Amino acid sequence: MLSKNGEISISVIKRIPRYYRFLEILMNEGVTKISSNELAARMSTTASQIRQDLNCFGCFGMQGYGYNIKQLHSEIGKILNVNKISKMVLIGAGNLGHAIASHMDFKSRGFSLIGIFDKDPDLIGKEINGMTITSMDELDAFCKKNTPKSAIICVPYSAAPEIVKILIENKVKGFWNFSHYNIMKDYPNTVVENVHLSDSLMTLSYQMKK
Amino acid sequence: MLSKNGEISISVIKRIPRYYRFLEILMNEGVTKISSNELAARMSTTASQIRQDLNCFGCFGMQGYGYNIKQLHSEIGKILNVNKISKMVLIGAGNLGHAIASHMDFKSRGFSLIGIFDKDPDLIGKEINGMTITSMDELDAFCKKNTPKSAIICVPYSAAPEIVKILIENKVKGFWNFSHYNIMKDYPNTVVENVHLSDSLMTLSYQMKK
DNA sequence: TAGATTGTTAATCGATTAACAATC
DNA sequence: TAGATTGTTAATCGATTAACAATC
Repeated sequence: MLSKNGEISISVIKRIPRYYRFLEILMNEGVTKISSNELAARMSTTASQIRQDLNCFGCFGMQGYGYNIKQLHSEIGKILNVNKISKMVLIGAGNLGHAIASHMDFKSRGFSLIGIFDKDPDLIGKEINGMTITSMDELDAFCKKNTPKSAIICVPYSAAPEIVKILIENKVKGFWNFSHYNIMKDYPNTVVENVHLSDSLMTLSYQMKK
Repeated sequence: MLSKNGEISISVIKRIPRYYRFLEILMNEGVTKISSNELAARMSTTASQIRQDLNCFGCFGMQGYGYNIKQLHSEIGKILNVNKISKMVLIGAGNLGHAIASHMDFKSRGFSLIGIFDKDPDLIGKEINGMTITSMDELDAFCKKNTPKSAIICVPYSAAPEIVKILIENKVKGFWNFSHYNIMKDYPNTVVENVHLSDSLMTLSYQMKK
């Protein structure tokens, strides 16, 4: 649903990648078409919501037929901008940073990891997936030379504000934030996608009470 | 806000751990009291929402004064059930599973990690934080003996359904699911907390288009 | 007491669901 | 053409925001 300023609501945006993911699975299974009803059943959602969500961006289906999976997948890919690869750096190569650098398929999600930084002398110089961990001291110079557009923040709360400041000064526009630092408060015009694993775990704890 | 069946809405529940987290930071800073207005500014939310959310669970503030941070933190801890430690197993000790096992403070979030499983012979027998990785073949027997109540699913999509089946048969009630397998579809009465990092990354990609 | 801030009700706003006409 | 299923409008539902009386 479109809000009054013409923007797509955040509720819709958060669901779009999920459609993309389920369409990938269907493609792998060799399925070629699907109705909103079938897809809804697969995804544990409603046909109404799927059609509403998709129609925020255009008409991708065919009456009486349903949706062509390959085509819909491609259209959603365009919406999510995964074709335009943008440069990204990872700050913090501890356990979590390491896992994200080696586990994530950045290219298929619209990003290219061009640098990994840490301040720990034991980590500097080591490699993750063929990429060498660089000293945090070189971050500023690296950004000036290579102009990354976004950054993954995998450092502790205490270290985050200073690093984000450097990145902002170097025109980094987006943050994938795993730290507890509330970037949005200090930089309200920046794009921030927060991942708070401990919040998620506590939500599970709450839901298991019954 | 309470829904008609008397349950707290999921929107509220997802925000509660965030309050807990910000209160921890305030405690560390040595702050002892805060008003809903000040807390809202810190958290980039509204005072109204904070008061509404908290009042789903009880009256934790004092008119004319605000909230005692230590006390509110403790009350929210009770709501989130972090005092009742419940047994948990981790399935999949690859990059992501490894990072979660070593990075997460389970105890302070209401869980105790009692076993780590993988099918990779290269990993079996190795240690993560003093805990030995066990063969997947022993999962069923381990569950029968140790009765974990929840599981972290860090295996690929293809491996997930079979593992979840074994866990469900062993009365595992909650899943912290990092895989792309839609557990809820097959087991609607189970508690599932999904973490889809690739969805999150694509949301960032979308938001950076402008 | 006066000032401040909560707890809670009422008003607004937005998101989801249902229904149906359009059309392949 | 008849059947199926979309795109889209209308109705419902729920969540957020605003306002204010209660009270510390």
